[in-house]
Amino acid sequence: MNQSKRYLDIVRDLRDMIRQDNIRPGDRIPSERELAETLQVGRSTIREALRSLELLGLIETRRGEGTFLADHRNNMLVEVLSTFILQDNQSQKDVRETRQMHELAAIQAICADRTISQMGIWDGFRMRLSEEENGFQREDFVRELMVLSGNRLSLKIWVLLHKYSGNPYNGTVSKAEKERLLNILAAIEQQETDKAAQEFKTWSDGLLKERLRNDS
Amino acid sequence: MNQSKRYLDIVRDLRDMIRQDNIRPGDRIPSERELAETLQVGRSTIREALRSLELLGLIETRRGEGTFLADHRNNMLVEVLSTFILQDNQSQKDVRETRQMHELAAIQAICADRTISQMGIWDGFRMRLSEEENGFQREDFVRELMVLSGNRLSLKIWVLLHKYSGNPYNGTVSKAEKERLLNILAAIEQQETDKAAQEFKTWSDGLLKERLRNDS
DNA sequence: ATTGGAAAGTGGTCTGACCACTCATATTGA
DNA sequence: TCAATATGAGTGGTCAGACCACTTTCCAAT
Repeated sequence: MNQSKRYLDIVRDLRDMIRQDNIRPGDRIPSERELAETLQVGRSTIREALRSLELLGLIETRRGEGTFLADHRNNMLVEVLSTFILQDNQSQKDVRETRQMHELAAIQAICADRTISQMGIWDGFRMRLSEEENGFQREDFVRELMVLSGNRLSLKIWVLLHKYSGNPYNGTVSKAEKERLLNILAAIEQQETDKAAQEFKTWSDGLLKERLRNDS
Repeated sequence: MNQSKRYLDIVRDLRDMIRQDNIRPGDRIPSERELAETLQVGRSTIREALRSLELLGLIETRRGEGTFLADHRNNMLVEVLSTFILQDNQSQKDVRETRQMHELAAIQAICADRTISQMGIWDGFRMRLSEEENGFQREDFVRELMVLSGNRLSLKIWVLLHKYSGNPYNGTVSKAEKERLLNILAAIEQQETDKAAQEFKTWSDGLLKERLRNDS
């Protein structure tokens, strides 16, 4: 009963096709007319799917050349979300504050739970922070903390807020940042709640300031 | 020379139109044919812009009815709640903890804001706490704090969580309780953040214990 | 061998035509 | 009179075909 939303099927087909043919970022994908032919749909439907993926920053189109898998993380999404959905500044501020509220509460919950500190997961955490070949994603760091807090509702709310707050943790941690994150982990491990929360907040706020500077 | 990507202009036009006409989440936006007419572009171009925004979750289309601005705040909350109102104990615990997290964060936000303390609203607060003929509702006390925090998103989340956490603040404040609440207010007024949060938590946890005792 | 331009291929856009669905209204039947 | 039904207008969903603007390729004239 695939009633409406054929273009969503196309999005799915494209994803599968990209996976199956091992199309890598920067590579060209079949032309619109070709896709319409093989998928047995109209070209306009193909285009609706492609336009959606383009606004998401997943593909890149060049007139006269073709359509390509995006190689850079395009932050068009960020711009659209921040200027469209969250219409006024107060809403954006509310989302940011509420998200951070959940993050700080997670840290406090982790610190308050003795059993977590004993489980030796911090060593693994540190190891991945150091060894990750492609660089450690900031987002992964925070999400892991949210998971460790054990509050699944808070985690779900966080995921949604994070999605709507313009990728505040986009990017990988630099060398200097790594030191700060290790400090935060150490504070958590030692159950120094206030210090951990304070340092996390400083780090998080710093990222925000940087992002706001870049946007303006 | 933005020759290509007309649909991106449409996205921008739509944003401006929504702002200018003050279209609120859940409201209907003009039909595709109407937009094509007023913006002087083909309907397919309009559709490419709309499909993009739909994949982003910004709008919602219903065949035969029209296109609507997505109520993103409610949607995400509804999603969270619907997947979460499974009645196991862990969920209940998560709801309680998350709700209290928002309450404590509100108190901290109020304490951090000097302008609130100066506005003399605390006297009015105290007065109503003393004079209310039918007794002061606990729920009103907490809600007022949430409102004063100024974070509307947090307030919305709190209202829903409160509804789903078994009316923890049901009932009116007793004489003894009134003293405790006055203490909390005083601490907030003096911007003694930690003390205010601590006393509030004690009061809130006490109510919960009492309720759990009554239920079993 | 170099260069100029045509040809082919691609994305960008518009038009007009259906279809499927919703809703308000008019019509019909009891 | 009132309820059930039929209708028509309006809307999103999809398709086919036609151009346009642009890039790349390749072949022919120099």
